[in-house]
Amino acid sequence: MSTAIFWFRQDLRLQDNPALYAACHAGHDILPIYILDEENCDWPMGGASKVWLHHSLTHLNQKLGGRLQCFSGDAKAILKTLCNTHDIKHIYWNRCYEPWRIKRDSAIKTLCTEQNIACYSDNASLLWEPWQVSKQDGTAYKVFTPYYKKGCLYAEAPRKPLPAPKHLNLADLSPKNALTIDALSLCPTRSWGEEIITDWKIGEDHAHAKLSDFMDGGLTNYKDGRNFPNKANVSRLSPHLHFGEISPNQAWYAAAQASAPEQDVTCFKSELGWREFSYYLLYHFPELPHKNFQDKFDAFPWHDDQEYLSAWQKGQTGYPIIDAAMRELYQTGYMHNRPRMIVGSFLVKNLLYPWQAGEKWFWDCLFDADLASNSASWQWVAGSGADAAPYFRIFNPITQSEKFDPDGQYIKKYVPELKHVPASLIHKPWDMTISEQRMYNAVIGKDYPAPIIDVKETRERALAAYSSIKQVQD
DNA sequence: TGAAATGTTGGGGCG
DNA sequence: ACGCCCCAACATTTC
Repeated sequence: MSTAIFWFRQDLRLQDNPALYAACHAGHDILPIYILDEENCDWPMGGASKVWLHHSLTHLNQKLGGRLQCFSGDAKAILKTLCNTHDIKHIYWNRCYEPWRIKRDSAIKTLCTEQNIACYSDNASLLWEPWQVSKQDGTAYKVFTPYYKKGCLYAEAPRKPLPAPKHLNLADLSPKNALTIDALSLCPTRSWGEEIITDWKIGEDHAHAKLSDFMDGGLTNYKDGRNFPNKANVSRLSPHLHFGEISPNQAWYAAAQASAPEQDVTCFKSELGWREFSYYLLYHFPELPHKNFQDKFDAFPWHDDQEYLSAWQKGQTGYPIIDAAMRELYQTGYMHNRPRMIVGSFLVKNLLYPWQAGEKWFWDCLFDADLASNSASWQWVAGSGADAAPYFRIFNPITQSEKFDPDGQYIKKYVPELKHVPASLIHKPWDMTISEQRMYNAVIGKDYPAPIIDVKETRERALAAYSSIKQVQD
């Protein structure tokens, strides 16, 4: 029986894993490996992502009977050594789409071809491959709706989920330089790493439990309820999807078969569509993570003065909805989508920071930090992206708070200083009289910060900044 | 997947 | 009864 390497990457699961399925089906004994490759990587994983990865690998390793072999370093060198030492002629993996990984993986394929090693790659992460969707003229879509409706929905239906391989025969090999998961040093000694995971159950089995709970509950009324950060109408699957503990195909078909109203199902599927669109944009515009998609934004007068950045990061801006959201992010490794848009607008438009500053902070703090989604979404918020929110669409954090957290429950959950403040006053606590502030144990400037900026003034400043670039040719 | 400014309409108070 | 004003409530436009 020949041995094949199965290289786990962003597909930390056994079910619906096409390359793993193919390897087993071909009759190979499998040597399952994971490589932490920070040598080829120009976007090293953030702190939260590493913590998640640690636990996800642990879960996967348990499912593999403790036989997962971990390595750290240059993937090309590690694979070469493994193949040479153990006389392995087959490597299987599922594709990744980050520019650095595409570059690295194609170099590995070239090397393998030279060495007479067969490489098999498949698609485990996307419903539609980015190169299979294009306009009539062959160029890439830049607008979501036609991309999704004409490009995706008219194309072949996504692959139906595969079962786990029937026979997973693990090779009886113990490579010399293999490391334990602990030795990858993914978990900081800081207590932060311990605390942020308390809300989460990590790994393939828990991802499925969450999907199934969502299908039975939150999907009904998803279309409207998903806007309310204190409602259970979002799936919170994003970190599981990012690490491939569950596939978009599994989510897609689960929704399609769910008994929820059609508009909710359609809306959920289109959110998976936005994820696809982000990957599509990153594939066709590999500079998306650092360069304005719209060139005219290169001349935008950002204020990169660091003055307010740390107040935003720590949730000390004096705007309760912003502070609740930023603290949710830091404390739980996650932020609901609605407040992501609100805090994004606040950073980029009210504070005039370049979107890259927000991208970087989210990258470090989010469990679901994903190069494609994070870059595409920050550019969307900033107005510089593909099919972006127009720059002049500036969120008012007070209005948004009143609309989407009317009873202030989300605010109170993460901003305990305001827990005694009644809902009618919680969205703009600085309007409380001194006696109200004392009565509710929330003295502004003492118990809770005064607003660091005025939204009306900064809105006008942002519009003026925008008008300075709108004449510039694209 | 906004918000604010501006425009329009229609009911009620009032002389 | 009528015109006038006020001003919600809604619609449209602008950024």
